[in-house]
Amino acid sequence: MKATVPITVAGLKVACSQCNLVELCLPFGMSENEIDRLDELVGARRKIKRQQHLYRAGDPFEAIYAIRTGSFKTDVLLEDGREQVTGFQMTGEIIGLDGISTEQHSCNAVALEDSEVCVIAYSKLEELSRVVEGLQLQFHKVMSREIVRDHGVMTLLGSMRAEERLAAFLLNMSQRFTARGFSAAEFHLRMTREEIGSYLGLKLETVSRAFSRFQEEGLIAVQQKHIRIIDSAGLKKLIQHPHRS
Amino acid sequence: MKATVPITVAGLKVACSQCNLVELCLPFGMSENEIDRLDELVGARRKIKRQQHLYRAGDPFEAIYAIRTGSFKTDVLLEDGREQVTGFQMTGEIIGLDGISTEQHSCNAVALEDSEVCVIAYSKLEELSRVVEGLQLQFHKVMSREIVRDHGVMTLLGSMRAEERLAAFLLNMSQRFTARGFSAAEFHLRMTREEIGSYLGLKLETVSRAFSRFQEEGLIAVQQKHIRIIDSAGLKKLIQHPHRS
DNA sequence: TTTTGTGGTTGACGTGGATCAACTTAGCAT
DNA sequence: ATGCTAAGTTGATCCACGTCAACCACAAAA
Repeated sequence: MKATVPITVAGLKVACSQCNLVELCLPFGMSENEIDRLDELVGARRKIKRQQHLYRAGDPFEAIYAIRTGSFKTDVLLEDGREQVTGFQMTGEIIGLDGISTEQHSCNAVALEDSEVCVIAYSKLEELSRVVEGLQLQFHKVMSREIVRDHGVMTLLGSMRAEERLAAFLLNMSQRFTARGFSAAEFHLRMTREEIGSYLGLKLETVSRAFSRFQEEGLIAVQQKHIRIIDSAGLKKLIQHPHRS
Repeated sequence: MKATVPITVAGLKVACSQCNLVELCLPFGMSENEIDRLDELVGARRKIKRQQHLYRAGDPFEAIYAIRTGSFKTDVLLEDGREQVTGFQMTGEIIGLDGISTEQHSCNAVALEDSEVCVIAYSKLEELSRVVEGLQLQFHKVMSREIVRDHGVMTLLGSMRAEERLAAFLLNMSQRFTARGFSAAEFHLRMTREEIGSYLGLKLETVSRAFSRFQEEGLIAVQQKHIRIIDSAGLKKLIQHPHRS
């Protein structure tokens, strides 16, 4: 423990206009003018340690969250104990939208690593988006994007085979890392094989085998959670051509 | 062709306040006062014949639609021709939300029977929901509900076996028919086995066999598209207990 | 250093659902 | 009625993925 005065959350000026995630996050597409007005929207930041919940299914819904650092998974669990991961979220992405409909969260959000989120009180968001047109539009787009993303996952789960699913997953991760200024070809997965499997509707063994197979075929190099994509065109081809043994 | 003056869409007073679907549709939860103000929102109605498209993937996004009569399916098709049904929509449900994110529709909406929709121009919706608070909230809830529904489908596709999926599907249909004042136990499906299969991530043969099996077990009575649910508790049990052969 | 635990890999085997194919039924036009 | 077509059923076979089980790798604790 140091004896210096800690930097408190309250002491920090939290401002979207200062944040380097603007072009990924809620303010994307808004004018500078409009973004300045957002600064009253983000009340506080909240730190979540690895494996801790940001919220749980059943929690009353009060806010949505913009991820500032780190990453999360969301999952729902069925009565019988089966768990299904419904998504992985990275910096700049908005999490918690599921809670609006019933005013209770319908899934769990768990940090995959030590993370920090901006807390956006829903009541304030409603209020402000009545006045700031750009905010209204962007918020609607964020929700709509989530719907489109979910349809993509449904397609994946409903009509792709194991290796296609994993290839799609890897390309998606790569693309999202790129958007964040990281390498498209080399990255570190924050989730376990089991979590990937749950997301893709597969067992961890199947995920592991598919990774190994991709490696044998020279498409990627895997070492535990570290992935290097060698032949992204090859991965893309896998998705388009339904299975060529 | 009759020689009488046709009843034009323009001639009909289109009003949410008059509509018997209020408690299922966008106005749900809004005050009478607020609902009256919606009447300017619904510009026109549009009739769609069975098998015709309400919109197609790629169409510019201009409006969302509230289903007045009939029903629809939405689907996306992959490059290689595979098709995935992402949802079935009934009266009172809102369709077209996927278009907001990119200002282009990302899926196709096809009428399963002769149907009619209320056209809600998105620009007007934005405008009005800035002034009518209840509308803003309801619209957000509709979008959020769609996200939660999609998570449900992901769970179904990711972690349920064929018979569980079909049982869940039947119970969901039953529940939605009930909400519309129809029998919970007896209804007519508007979609083919292939469409059900596509939605559930199964082949039509598997759907057909599962129907037959449910019938043998005395859970339902099937005759083509006509379904009678005999033992809905039995169906529920099927979902909760992961497979007991 | 050894120990312990969690996550990952790999192999052998079984099975649920896909595939292929034949047949039936219902609806519709003639 | 009769023929035609799209939708549905059912059977036989196959295979992708799940299951079960052994083993390995790495990280944190002792």
